[in-house]
Amino acid sequence: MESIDTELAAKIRNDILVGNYDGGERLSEAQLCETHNVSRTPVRLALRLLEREGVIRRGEGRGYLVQSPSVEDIRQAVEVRGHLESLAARLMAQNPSRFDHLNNLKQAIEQIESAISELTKLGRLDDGITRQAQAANETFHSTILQACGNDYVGYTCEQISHLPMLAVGSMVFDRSVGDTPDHFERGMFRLRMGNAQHRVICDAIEKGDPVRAEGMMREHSHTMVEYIQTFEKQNESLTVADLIAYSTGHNEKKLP
Amino acid sequence: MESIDTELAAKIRNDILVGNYDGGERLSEAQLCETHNVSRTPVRLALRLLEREGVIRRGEGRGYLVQSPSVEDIRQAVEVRGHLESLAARLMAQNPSRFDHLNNLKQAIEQIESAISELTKLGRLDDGITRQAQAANETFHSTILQACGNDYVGYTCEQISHLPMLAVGSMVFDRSVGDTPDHFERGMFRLRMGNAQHRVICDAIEKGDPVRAEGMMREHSHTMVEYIQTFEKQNESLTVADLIAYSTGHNEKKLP
DNA sequence: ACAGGATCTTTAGGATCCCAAATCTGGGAA
DNA sequence: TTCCCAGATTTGGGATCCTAAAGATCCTGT
Repeated sequence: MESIDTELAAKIRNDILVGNYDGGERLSEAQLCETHNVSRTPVRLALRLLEREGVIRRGEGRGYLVQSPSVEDIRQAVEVRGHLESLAARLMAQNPSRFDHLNNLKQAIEQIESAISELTKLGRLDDGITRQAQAANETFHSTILQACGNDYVGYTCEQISHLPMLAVGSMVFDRSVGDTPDHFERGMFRLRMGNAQHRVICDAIEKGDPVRAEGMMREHSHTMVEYIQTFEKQNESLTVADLIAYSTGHNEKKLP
Repeated sequence: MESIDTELAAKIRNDILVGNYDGGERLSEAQLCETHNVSRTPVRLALRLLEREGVIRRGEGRGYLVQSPSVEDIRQAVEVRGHLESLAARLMAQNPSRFDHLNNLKQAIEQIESAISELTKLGRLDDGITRQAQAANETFHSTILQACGNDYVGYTCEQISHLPMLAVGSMVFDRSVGDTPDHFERGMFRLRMGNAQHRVICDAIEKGDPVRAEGMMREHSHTMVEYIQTFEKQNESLTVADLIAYSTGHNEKKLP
């Protein structure tokens, strides 16, 4: 467990993302002290943290203004992360020591494959299995970030990973309209397609083809952008809170 | 002027980058209070900031460990920033509202051009003129980051811009071996080459050719990586402090 | 003499206090 | 009635104090 300020920052961040504050609302240190029953010191530390994360901004004179990200913001951030991951894929394909990590990639692919099989047998989304698939997906993506040989790619990804859908390896399952067979089929297709892309990426990395690895990763990352756009078309008034509900990622533990 | 903690963070960061601390050295809050004559509160805020920047890391039990970036780290970070800028160039070339900012790009190119002329006439590096060129260069690059339509590209760039040579638009002049005519010529060639690339990028953006814009920007950014590698070959024991001395950027004001 | 534990010291986190600056409010003058 | 200035109040930054925990040290028992 981290110190209070970190979890405090998580709480406030969550409140902001979920939409408990109106955009542009001013929040004062004293108020936050009261509502969270802590002293001002951790509050100030948390505010500095959140300021650097960009979810709050300093007002002109005094006070902080909440800067709730919009769905468009999330889409943009996903675009950036995807671009960084494509760099990672290229670098890993050029990295002589890439073979040390190939097994991780292959294992992750197989785990996702078996999860797909189970889900297909089951005929519906099961929370445990989707979680397994998500964990394997995270392994796949974070392995590439780690094994690319450039620590700043991963570091830079982390800088925006506090936003919903931006934890590395987070996946999206469309739970918006319940478990109709149609939606299930579409979700399964996405999973199979995504894992097929994983295979191509892994193959390109193994063969040392940086261009193919980067291109495929770019395409792979782009699917997340497309999901968001699909959601936006389905649901005119899509909120960030909705995106949080659709996404599965290791940052979801912060979101009750 | 920001509050004390921000400049304190800048001071400590500078101390670390310049090499006043040994890598892995433990630094305590109390000690920093003494050396900088401030209370513990701003020190703690500064430490949190630096922790998030990655120049210090939390130790196991207590204390922070300085995590001085190596020259290789800088090279990696430059690589990441270049990749992000290439995304920005692509996005700007696709952005319908790009024409609003084209003039800024063209003006910056012309300013650099005239700076090159003056330097050529002068026959040596002049600090004022190089500064003008640097300012125009910064305008060029930050315009693209702003006009690309994706705020997170610029935001993410800023997250690593505290490192030397990583301020957006920072340029490098090789001042390592004095003002020999040979070095001057090489520097001028780099400037002309860089500005020629600027023209291509600007043209590609204007014509709406995202592939060309991205590719050229990638090449343009790569020159910085090459500079670093050149320096490394010239100077076996190249330090981060050396890189700071070579680079010109708007973050240099922090470095006395 | 060595090992283990108790105690002492150092250090970081949290709370509280003080101060300066900024905003708000009310009164007075034009 | 409106504008402006001065005092009151809010609010954020910095300093200081207290506490808990992690190391370090020393003492004691075997």
